[in-house]
Amino acid sequence: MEPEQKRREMEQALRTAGYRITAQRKAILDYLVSTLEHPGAYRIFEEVKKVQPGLSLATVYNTLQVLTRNGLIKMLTFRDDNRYEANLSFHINLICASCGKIQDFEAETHMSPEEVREQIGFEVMSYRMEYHGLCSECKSGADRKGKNKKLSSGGLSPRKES
Amino acid sequence: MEPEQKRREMEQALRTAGYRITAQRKAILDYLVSTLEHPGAYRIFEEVKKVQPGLSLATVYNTLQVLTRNGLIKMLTFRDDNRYEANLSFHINLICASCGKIQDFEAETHMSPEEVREQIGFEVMSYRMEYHGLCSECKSGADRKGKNKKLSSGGLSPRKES
DNA sequence: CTCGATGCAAACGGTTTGCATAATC
DNA sequence: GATTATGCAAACCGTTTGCATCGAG
Repeated sequence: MEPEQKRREMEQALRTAGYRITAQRKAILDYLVSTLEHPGAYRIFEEVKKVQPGLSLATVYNTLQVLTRNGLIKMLTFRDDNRYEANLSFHINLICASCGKIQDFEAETHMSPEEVREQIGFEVMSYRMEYHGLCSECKSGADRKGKNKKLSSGGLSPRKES
Repeated sequence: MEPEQKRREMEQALRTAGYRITAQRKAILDYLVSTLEHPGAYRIFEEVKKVQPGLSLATVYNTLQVLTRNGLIKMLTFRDDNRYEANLSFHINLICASCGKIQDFEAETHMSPEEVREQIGFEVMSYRMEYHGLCSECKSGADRKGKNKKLSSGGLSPRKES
């Protein structure tokens, strides 16, 4: 789906849910649907500020909360900061413990939400699927240096954006 | 594996890595390998304090950090507090958005770490697999009341332990 | 015109840190 | 005996909140 269209759908969903469409929210949506970056709140703040100079961090948090609570985006919690993604199609996030980059990876899985419900009565409404490790760039970098750098936090959170 | 044996293996791993085995750490390990609860730091503090009255929260955090960084336990980050689990075998966590309970669910998946590496060069070292939704108890409870309670955070974090 | 959203700054709370003391190896 | 771990309290920092003002509907 084109970003443009997706943003309009999200706006419509917000309107329908009784929220107002402000310039700030438009701009935040614009950025979220156009990036593959899985940005954190502060990164979103920085980027959207380029378009909406008056923007405050509180507004970013407010909007992210609204979007998350209404299922329009997904929040990925980490030790250092949380990341957000607008890609709601089923995929696995590949999270590099070295550079913090997150890439999406479409994949099948045997245990679909339907199967889980049928087998044990757990009603799946959302999911989180991640592999933590080294992206191909960081892997070859580590190989070249011949280092065995210890991964922070057992690879459970991406490195803090600097 | 029996908890007793598992605890000793973890102790050995710590010793080998150059860490000292204190009464506090022993007690924390004891608790972690014996529970299915996926407790948060504070819960661990409360529980282990029953056995080690002098225990401080800082020690709990210190130990959890050591264990996590050495891959002996897994940290699951959430908005409100983080949870820890000693079960490192491949499984999916079923997280109830209503009561916050987390249960393990062994499941197959098509995309094994090996396949990920082969297909796109991402070197998997760890993973996180979750389904968020309603456990069977909460589901039937909601049905009985006929309510349509809105899920906080889009079901992305378990409810805070109260 | 009304009520929700924004921006600012202060408050919050889980986690980390500094340091003197205690305990492991 | 040397060095790491503990406990206490203060610091940290991402996120939330209170409130006066602004602006969408």
